[in-house]
Amino acid sequence: MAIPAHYNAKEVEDKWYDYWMKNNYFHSEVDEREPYTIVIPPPNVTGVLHMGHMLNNTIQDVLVRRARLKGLNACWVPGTDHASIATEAKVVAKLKAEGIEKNDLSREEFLQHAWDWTHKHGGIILQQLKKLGASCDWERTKFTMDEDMSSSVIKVFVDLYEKGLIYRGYRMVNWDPQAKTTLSDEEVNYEERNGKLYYLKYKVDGTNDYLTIATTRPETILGDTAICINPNDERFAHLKGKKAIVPICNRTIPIIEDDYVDMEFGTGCLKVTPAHDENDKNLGDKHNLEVIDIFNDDATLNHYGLHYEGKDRFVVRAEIVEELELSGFLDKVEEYVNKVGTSERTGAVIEPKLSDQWFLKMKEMAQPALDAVIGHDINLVPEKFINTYRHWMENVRDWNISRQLLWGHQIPAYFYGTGKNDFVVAETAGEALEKARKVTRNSDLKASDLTQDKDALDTWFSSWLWPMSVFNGILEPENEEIKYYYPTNDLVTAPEILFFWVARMIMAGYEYRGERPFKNVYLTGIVRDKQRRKMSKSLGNSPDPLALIDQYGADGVRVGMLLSSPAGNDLMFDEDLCKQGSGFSNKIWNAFRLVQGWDISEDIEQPETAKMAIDWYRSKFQKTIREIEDHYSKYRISDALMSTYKLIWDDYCSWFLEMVKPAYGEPMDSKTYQEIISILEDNLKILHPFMPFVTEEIWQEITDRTPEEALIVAKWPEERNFDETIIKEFSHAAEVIAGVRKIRKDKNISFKNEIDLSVLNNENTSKTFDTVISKMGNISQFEYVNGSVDGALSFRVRSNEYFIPVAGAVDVEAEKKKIKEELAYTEGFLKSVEKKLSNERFVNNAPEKVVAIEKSKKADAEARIEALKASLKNLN
RNA sequence: GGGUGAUUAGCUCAGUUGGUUCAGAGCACUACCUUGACAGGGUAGGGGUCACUGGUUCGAAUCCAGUAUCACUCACCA
Repeated sequence: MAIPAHYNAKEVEDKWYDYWMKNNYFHSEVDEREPYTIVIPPPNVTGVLHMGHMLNNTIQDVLVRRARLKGLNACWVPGTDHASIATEAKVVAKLKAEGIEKNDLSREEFLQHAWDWTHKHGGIILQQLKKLGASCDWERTKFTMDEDMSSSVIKVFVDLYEKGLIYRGYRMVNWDPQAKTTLSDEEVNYEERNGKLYYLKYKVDGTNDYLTIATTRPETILGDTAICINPNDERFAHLKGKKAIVPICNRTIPIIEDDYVDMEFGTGCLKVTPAHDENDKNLGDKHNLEVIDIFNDDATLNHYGLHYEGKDRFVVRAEIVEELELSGFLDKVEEYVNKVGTSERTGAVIEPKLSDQWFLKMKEMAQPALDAVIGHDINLVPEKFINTYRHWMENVRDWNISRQLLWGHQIPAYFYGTGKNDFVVAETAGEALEKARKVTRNSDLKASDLTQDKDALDTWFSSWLWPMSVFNGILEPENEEIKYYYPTNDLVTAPEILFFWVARMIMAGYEYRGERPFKNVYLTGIVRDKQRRKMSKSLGNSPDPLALIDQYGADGVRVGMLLSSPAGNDLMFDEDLCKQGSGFSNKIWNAFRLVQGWDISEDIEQPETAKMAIDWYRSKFQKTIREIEDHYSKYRISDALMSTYKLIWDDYCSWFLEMVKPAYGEPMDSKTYQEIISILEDNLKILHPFMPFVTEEIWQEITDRTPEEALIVAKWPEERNFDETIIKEFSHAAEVIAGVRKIRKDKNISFKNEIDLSVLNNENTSKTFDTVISKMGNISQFEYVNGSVDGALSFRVRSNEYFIPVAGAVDVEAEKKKIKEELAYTEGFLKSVEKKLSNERFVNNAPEKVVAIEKSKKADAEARIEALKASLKNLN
């Protein structure tokens, strides 16, 4: 059977994914083995796969597959997030395109549309992950709005409310006028924007004086309810106790004093608008000021806006400046750069707004979550994020958990009256009714008298329970699964959601299980393009992941992503790396092709070279898997891959296979062949986490396997003792071979022509690999000599001198020059070593070990100089 | 503005508690080779004052201080 010279990933990958699925290898059940659990960071249910997901899920799959091979009960739980704002925005936009306004629909009608949308687009991303090879336990797929997941959320809300940790408050919140909902502080991004600082004049009541204030938001003057000066500001002493008149609306407002005002900034006078600025709100509370909210929910002006009513805030800003200028109230305008809060989801400029919202107290819950990370019960990888985490947790503010959205978990608060506090909190409407009857002492209260709070909960209020709720750990805290799988092992996610999600999962974990939700958090970097720009849809610089998989194969793309992604560092994605990845697949494929093509004979003895090669490779393999193990333990996945890559490409393909390769057309002895297959199988095992498809393909091509014998569930190679000496001896031999190759190249001697080699064995080097040297150097005669060989080219490995007789081709002068250069270098080296050793302070202060090393360096250098001098003399 | 981290080859990055002539890897580059696994191959090379300036030390890419640039993160100066 002819095997194609080019590995064709496309034909192979779906086949094996189907095979794995069919045999249920991804599924995990509670058993007596040690569990290894990862919960996926649930992507938005209607999202599509982007490069960030590719990186993130490749890493998770590597960890999960490796755990599975190591005999752990690996369980990777997939799922999706309802992503309230994002999904609702999409549904609203879609309805709008069809001419339907959200406000014209009832709650139920809108939710029906949202569910339709979810069912239509939901889960596409999970299908895409399958192309990548993700070995998720698909039977466990969860959605944050599944019935049981929702019940968990509601149960936790009620519990926290009863514990007094959730409260309702009238607070300044971040209002997104586009999505018409509040946002948590974490969902606001601050951007620097070029704006203007307007200097406005207010008439001082009862005088002809004016005072001047500076503001970036002139439209908010209509909501002004005071002017504030610093009591220590002598410039304004004459204003104390006076009143000012707001331009345009001609309202009279008090002039108050507070040392909050910075005398240096602007004019030293501050306009106070309690409804539209958090600091102003604080001032207002302190000084009992009136609160005038001038905006509608969509940030157009309301009736307080007078003739601007109904116009957008930014339109009004331009127009009001014009009016102020015309009427002489505008003093001057300066260019000004300020930070503007924008919505993480919609990009709209945030409007600070006072409203009734639900909050979760954070301080108490933050403490154990902080301790866990500081005390390394939970490891952040890389550790540099600990500082950021600590800073955030120490300054944590209460979490605004209500959203003015329909898509999400409706807040289980039921109002029985019109008062702000006329509500009860309960898991069901029935329980709410009972509670309400009790509270009101009105047993006639009917279900229809209760109105449930219209708002939904922040999306993160469900995802923070994810590691518990996917195992039903909230509703049934004592069930077998949660006890077995929790705490999970590793969490792989982006640093961007360290606070949104990771920190809150830790808090919830300690609150509800008294235990960390995971042991390690691997924080991936952001995937950027070559110019370091973040990949984004709008820039159009993000490659389509599925197209990449199509072109390079999933294995190729996985390797491409991992080749350059140290934890926590951004990944500069370069498609060439995928090319390197698919090149690697092809290399592995061809190495198999070579092995597979040999004829096997029972009648020949195992050659010495093959035996040595096998001994050496087994040791080298053992040494390398220790290195790989070490890299994994530090979550240095790209280093683990690189060690594997070099082992396979350099040691296995370039050295080992070349050493055991029989002469062209000759058969191979069966003993060697058996060993080569066993070595190949070990290689496939350590490659499998990175490149699951090509490895399974080869594994199954080697011989027929039962489903139980599939590579995905094979046993990771055991660590055995290995021989360090043979590795050293081989590396010496490899240097000799390199020397021979260099001379062949310099003198244009084809590899096909046999040559002779002699050695002056000053080092007393072991002869173990002599047959290998002969084979790899195509040496006809390899002899040991006692003195220099005349008329031969030479090279040195350590103190040994090697000679290759070349008829008439020796350029004595060139040889001499080469030796002299080497001599000069070695003498320089010796000098530096001697200098060190003659320095008393070095000898006295440096550790003995270091001094001993220096001494042996000295001896080596001296021996080498002797050898070089001898050669030189010989040439003269 | 505060905090944190970074700066090593053309690119992406290693460099473990200061100690081999320690300055590395992969890719890219150059020259040559290649009809017998693989041109997605092989062999051999070139390439860096370890951001800068001082200091500590017998010895500094590594420790300390300052400077510059960058990144991330937090923050209510209108």
